[in-house]
Amino acid sequence: MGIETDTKERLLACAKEEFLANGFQKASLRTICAKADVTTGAVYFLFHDKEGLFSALVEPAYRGLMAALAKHFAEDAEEDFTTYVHTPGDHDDFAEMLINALYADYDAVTLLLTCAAGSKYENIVDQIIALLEQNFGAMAVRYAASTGREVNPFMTHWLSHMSVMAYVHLITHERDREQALRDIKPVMEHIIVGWLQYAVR
Amino acid sequence: MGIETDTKERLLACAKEEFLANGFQKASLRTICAKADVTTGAVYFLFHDKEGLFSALVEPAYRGLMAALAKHFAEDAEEDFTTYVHTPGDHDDFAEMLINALYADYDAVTLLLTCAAGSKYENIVDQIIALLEQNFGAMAVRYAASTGREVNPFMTHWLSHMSVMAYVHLITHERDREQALRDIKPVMEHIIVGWLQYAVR
Amino acid sequence: MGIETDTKERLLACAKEEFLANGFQKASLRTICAKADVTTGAVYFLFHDKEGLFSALVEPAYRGLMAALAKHFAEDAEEDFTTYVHTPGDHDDFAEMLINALYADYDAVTLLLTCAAGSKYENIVDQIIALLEQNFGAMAVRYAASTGREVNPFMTHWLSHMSVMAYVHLITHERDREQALRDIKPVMEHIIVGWLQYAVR
Amino acid sequence: MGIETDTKERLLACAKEEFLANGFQKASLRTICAKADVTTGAVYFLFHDKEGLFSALVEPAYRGLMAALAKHFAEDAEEDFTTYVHTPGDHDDFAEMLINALYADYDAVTLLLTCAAGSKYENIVDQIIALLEQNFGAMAVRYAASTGREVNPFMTHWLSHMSVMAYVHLITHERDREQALRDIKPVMEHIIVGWLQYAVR
DNA sequence: TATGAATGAGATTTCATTCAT
DNA sequence: CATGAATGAAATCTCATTCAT
Repeated sequence: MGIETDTKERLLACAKEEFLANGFQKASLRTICAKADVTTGAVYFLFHDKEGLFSALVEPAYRGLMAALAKHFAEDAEEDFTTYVHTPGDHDDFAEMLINALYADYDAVTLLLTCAAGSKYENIVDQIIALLEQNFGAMAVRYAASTGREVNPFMTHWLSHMSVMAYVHLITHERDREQALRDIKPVMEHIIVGWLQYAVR
Repeated sequence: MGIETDTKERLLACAKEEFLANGFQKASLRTICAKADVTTGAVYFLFHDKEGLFSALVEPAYRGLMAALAKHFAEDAEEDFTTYVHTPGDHDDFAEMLINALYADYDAVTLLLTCAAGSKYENIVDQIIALLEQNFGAMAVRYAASTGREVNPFMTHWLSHMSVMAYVHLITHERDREQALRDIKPVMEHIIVGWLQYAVR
Repeated sequence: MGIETDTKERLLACAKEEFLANGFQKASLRTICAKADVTTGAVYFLFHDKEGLFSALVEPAYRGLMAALAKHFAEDAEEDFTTYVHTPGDHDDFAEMLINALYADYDAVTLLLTCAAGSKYENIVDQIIALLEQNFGAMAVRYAASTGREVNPFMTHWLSHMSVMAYVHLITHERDREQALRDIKPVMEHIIVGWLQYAVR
Repeated sequence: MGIETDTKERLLACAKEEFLANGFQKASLRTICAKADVTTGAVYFLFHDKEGLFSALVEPAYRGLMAALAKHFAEDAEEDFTTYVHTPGDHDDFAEMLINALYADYDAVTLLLTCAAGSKYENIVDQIIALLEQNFGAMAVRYAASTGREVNPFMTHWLSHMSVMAYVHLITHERDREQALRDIKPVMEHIIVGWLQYAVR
């Protein structure tokens, strides 16, 4: 650490600013480097390329988020739906876990979820939606089977989409973690009602 | 009709393809013109500039959509909420009106709602959300007042957002108008329940 | 005369405006034609090309000016310098003749003298300077011979230059013909003194 | 110095040639770069843009010239005109100072005074004329007052114009500094006579 | 560790001009 | 008499990337 660390961190700070302002694609490397008082070559030495610079900012958040989701779904898979009865607040722990994962590094998650177009992360929201659809969809199938009804695939997709967008919307509109936690609860409640009411028919 | 018309239509067809594939910003005029077997100068003669070319594809859809929304809200403003009781399907006409506006020119609406970044239409989704929030928000205030409760502003924004995204999602995922109409109904039902249940507290 | 004349005259009027504002080179044919509500093709039909359009505006003024100068110098050639004594005002007729030629069509002369860069008239000022230098130079030689002195070629060139620039300056700074006539007299007086005093040494 | 320096200097040399031949506006970056065997990008790295390239050629000359003028007028401001009597050669030092400033970098001054149209320097001649008019005009007012006469504003402007054009003409027509110095003296003499004789009436 | 120099491909846009009709 | 359509060449500039040092 020392002079070199400075360069790297200055570069990361300026890159964060620029990517947040303009998105990955439109952001200009020269602008970032000019702000950081560094030549563009430095980016290629330190981060290999533009995408590497972006990755350095978002990869940890990406892994953290994916790990949190994977862990959650691993636990959820064991749940027995034949006897499930929804009570308000029974998903608060899921919400809290996600809020924690999202707000652990607010800027990084914002970059990841809203500024990644043009980078290799550009499909991350869709990926997460697909992940939810897969897991919640499986639950819905079991739930439907247990109640003698059938799944509505469009609603399954839509509710997965909504679940993810709820958090994207939160990150975009509420900077405070505690307030975010309060805001998300009725949204989750609403979505769960949707699953019970409309995902099966 | 004839040779000249061909050029304009070939250009529009190739532009549509390119804009759908890459979005307004990333789309290349060169590529469009090469595909249409025309020089870039032709675009400037026929459409003034890149944005004019995009406009030629989406402006009618834009106007149609805005007009439909304006008309709807003008009618809605007269509704009396003190006595409102929701019954399933009582918003089907709103849904149908919107689906009609959206599916009247499927490609144009897709361009408008999902490929406009970088053009003057880039904020259209946010604009529509704001329009809904303004109108539904006012209704929520009246509804809240009539039931002695207060509005939850985050939910107001979120439900407006969701209402719009429901249609964006539909356009993105369901090409068939009739199926779209069937798909959207439970979604709207769910969102209305959200308004009644969670927008006030 | 009728519809067609209109087109031509509208075109000439708009061209004059545009050439005066931006000069021949920078002026844009499309802008001119757009203002005249005419297609660019019309220019090529009516005036052959951009330069033809400019010529239509300035050629008469060009001929008038050149003719006036030629006539003057033809008369001057016969003057006897061995006995010449300058008296104030003895060149007023020359000045008046030139002012008349210049202010006969103010706009056209302005175009010709200050907006012709890039056109075939772009050297007109230098040409006139050369013409003066040739004629006044010859006079200076005779005058020098009659007084036993020799010509200063730099001053000969410079005074020719100044003589021409006096009128260019006038056209650029004084719109009113009568005022121009009053303004130019001391200038001419001064320049003649220059010829007598400094063109020979 | 070495390979890298070459590029910059080659670029400057070719740019000078091209700007002298065609003027700033009409000069083509492509052509300059092609002659210098360099890509256009190099210009943007080394000089930021076309104007930066031009500036690199003329800015020092511009500063030198302006500084010389400013210095001269600062000194002149203290002169007492009530007792001024003109003697031949009493402005030789002013002429010499200007010639020195102009011929210090002949090409750069030529570019600045005759090829700057379209660049940020395009009004430099008019600026200098205005500067002279301001300073000489003030002197003329004082001189007129001391002799009970009044100023002729057209002549004030014209003589300022002539003073500047004398040097522009010199730069354009006489490459040799020493010869220029000899040439300018009678011109200055003549102009001073003009000030004394015609600027007041 | 990082710079400084430069590339090469590409972007959008503007221009005077042509020509069949 | 003039249009409408289109060309082709050129303009300035931006970009991510490379690489010797």
